[in-house]
Amino acid sequence: MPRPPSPQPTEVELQILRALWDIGPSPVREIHRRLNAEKGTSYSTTVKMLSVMLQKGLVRRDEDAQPHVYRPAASRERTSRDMLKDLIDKVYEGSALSLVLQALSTGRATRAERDEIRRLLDQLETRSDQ
Amino acid sequence: MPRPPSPQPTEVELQILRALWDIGPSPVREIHRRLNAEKGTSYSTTVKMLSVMLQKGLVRRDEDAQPHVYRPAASRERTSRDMLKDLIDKVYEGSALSLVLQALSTGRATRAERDEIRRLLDQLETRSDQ
DNA sequence: TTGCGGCAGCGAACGAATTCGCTATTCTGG
DNA sequence: CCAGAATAGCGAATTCGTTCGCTGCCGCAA
Repeated sequence: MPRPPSPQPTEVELQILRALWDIGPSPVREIHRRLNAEKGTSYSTTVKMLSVMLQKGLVRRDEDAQPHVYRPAASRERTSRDMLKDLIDKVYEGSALSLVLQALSTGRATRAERDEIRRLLDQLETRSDQ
Repeated sequence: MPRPPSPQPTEVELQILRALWDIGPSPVREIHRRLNAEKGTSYSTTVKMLSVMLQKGLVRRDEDAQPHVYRPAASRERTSRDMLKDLIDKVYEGSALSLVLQALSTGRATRAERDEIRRLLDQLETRSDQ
């Protein structure tokens, strides 16, 4: 029995997505520059990974441009949300609460960050609610 | 060039850890019962996975007991914290803030949950601080 | 035109993850 | 004590993720 392909972006795929999120839509050459700086892989590898990701729908590309320009199919926020949900399902089986508490418990949140979280909580409060 | 083995538990490994976290230290037979119910894999597979996990240090076992009793090497909380950190590093490159905000933004937190988060924030405030 | 250099793509190769069949060892009830 | 069942383990097979070499194309400078 085989192993199902992961619905979530893999390690290297995320490295590439991160590059695209940071520097915006780019040709392979640019993406490769980052990837190669981080881990020294070859140009061929970058091209291949992008073709795999294109296939999976993780990136789009403009073929009219010369050279082709790639861009992420989903935003960083959207992706992190999906991956977070996946993580929660895998470790707990549902509630985000436990995990948020865990995240905060690491204690690395600064005063300013905590304030921002409070602000968001209040905002959620006044908007909809039950 | 090869791919480095993941430091984080893999898919199936997490399924097994979840079983152990839920039902507590157990012999293979018990763990297999859950795993098989979830995805129908064979007893051999469960044994094999456990031996791999033992090797990796993800579980411990009491060989005096007959049959051997397995238990998680790390708590669910510890594990989720590690995986969360890993996720944050991969998607953003550092701050937990963005991800917590994302988690909350999904809007699925209930009133009670939000209150609990506030409580934790206050607690962090009064304890140490900068 | 020809040759050099960048761009695109394909398929092979290799480790990691997962699965299971088969064998050996240990219990158990009768 | 012995047969059958449960337990433990190993190694092969398969798929996924990742890497790269090699081939073919296109455009431009000499």
